[in-house]
Amino acid sequence: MGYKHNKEEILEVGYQVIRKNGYHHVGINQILKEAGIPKGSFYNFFESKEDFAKQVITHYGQNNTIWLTSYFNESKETPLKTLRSFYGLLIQYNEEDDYASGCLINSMGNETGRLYDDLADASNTQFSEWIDVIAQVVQKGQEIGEITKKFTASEIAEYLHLGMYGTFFKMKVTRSRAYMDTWLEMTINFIKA
Amino acid sequence: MGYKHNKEEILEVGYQVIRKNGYHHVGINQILKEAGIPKGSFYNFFESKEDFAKQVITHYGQNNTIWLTSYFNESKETPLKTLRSFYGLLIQYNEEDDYASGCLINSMGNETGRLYDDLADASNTQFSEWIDVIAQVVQKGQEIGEITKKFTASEIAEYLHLGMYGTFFKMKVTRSRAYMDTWLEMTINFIKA
DNA sequence: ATAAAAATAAACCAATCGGTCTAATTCCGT
DNA sequence: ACGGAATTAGACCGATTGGTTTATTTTTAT
Repeated sequence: MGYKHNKEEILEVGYQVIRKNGYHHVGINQILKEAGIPKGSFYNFFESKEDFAKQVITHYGQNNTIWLTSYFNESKETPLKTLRSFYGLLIQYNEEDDYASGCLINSMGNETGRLYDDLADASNTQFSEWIDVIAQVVQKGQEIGEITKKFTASEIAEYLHLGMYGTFFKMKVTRSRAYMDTWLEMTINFIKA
Repeated sequence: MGYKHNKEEILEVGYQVIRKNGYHHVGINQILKEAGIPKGSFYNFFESKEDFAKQVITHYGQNNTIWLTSYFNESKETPLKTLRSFYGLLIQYNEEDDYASGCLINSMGNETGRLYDDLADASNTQFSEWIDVIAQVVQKGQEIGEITKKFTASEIAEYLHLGMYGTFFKMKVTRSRAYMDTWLEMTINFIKA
């Protein structure tokens, strides 16, 4: 049967709440309330708020790595078109979310990166795993001559993903996807062979 | 003679403290302490913490618009080289700052953009003014055939600046400028005619 | 000189912060 | 069935949060 609560569901609630409100703006009590768990359970699972945040980052990162991998595996388009569709889909998800959050890793990294080394390291680790997955698609595109070879696959993968992170600022302060679409068009144009 | 304190010095302290620690992580008391002013003076000048933050954003934005303008006016290089030097200088400033903060507008926009509309609007207003200044340099580069005409000057200016914002995430979680230099090289390469 | 206005100063407020503690309950291995 | 361990439950803690209040001082306008 197991006990009433488990770490995964608390991590999922934490992810949803923190991504919309940020780390420092969210209190433990808010997470307890939304997850429907008492404080004792929380501190039974997690050492501290910071430890909790670290596990939220890792949980989200790993889930996303799995999703990314399967998305790219299932794509029947060419590598460059796959990348365009992929980032187009991310933009669409952000629109459906009313531009509320962007990416947890990016938001947490920017808000807490220089304040808590362990959160920075956790964010960087997860981010790097995503880049590795994306870089594999880029490399295939380079091999078939669809993507420029002026830069390495890894550099281009990071260029793509960090470029999108940059657009999240504009997205949030304008509550619009307008520039994100422009960014995608420009970036695909720049990296094509 | 005037009174003992003035808004400008409080705004400057607020800028320094918030850029390093974020908005929600900083309390009024911390700002009072660092600025050496009593609480009564703070609430005499500012309606609330949110109102204070809005004025910090505007203060920083306007100071930066002035600095940007004079930097570009005084540059004796060609437009594209001026842009490269400019972003190279920004990277250097971040290194000298031990990668502590990136850009206040970007950090605040990402942390609070979807929580407080007035802060989002203030950030967007200041950002747009910077883009206008940068776009003038881009346009000159386009006119002399140094920068691509595939996209408008304004689009390229935003592409540059938001691209740099994207690198701030990587900078903070790795405490390094390594990717920022790569990003600059790639971007200049992409936008050149 | 004087009165109104602005700024200074800090005590004070309810609410919330992250975290601790003790007790009761539930689960699991034997 | 039973004992130990894990989990649940929430009252409680000191510190801090953003903000208010009241009194005093300083500046400015008349």
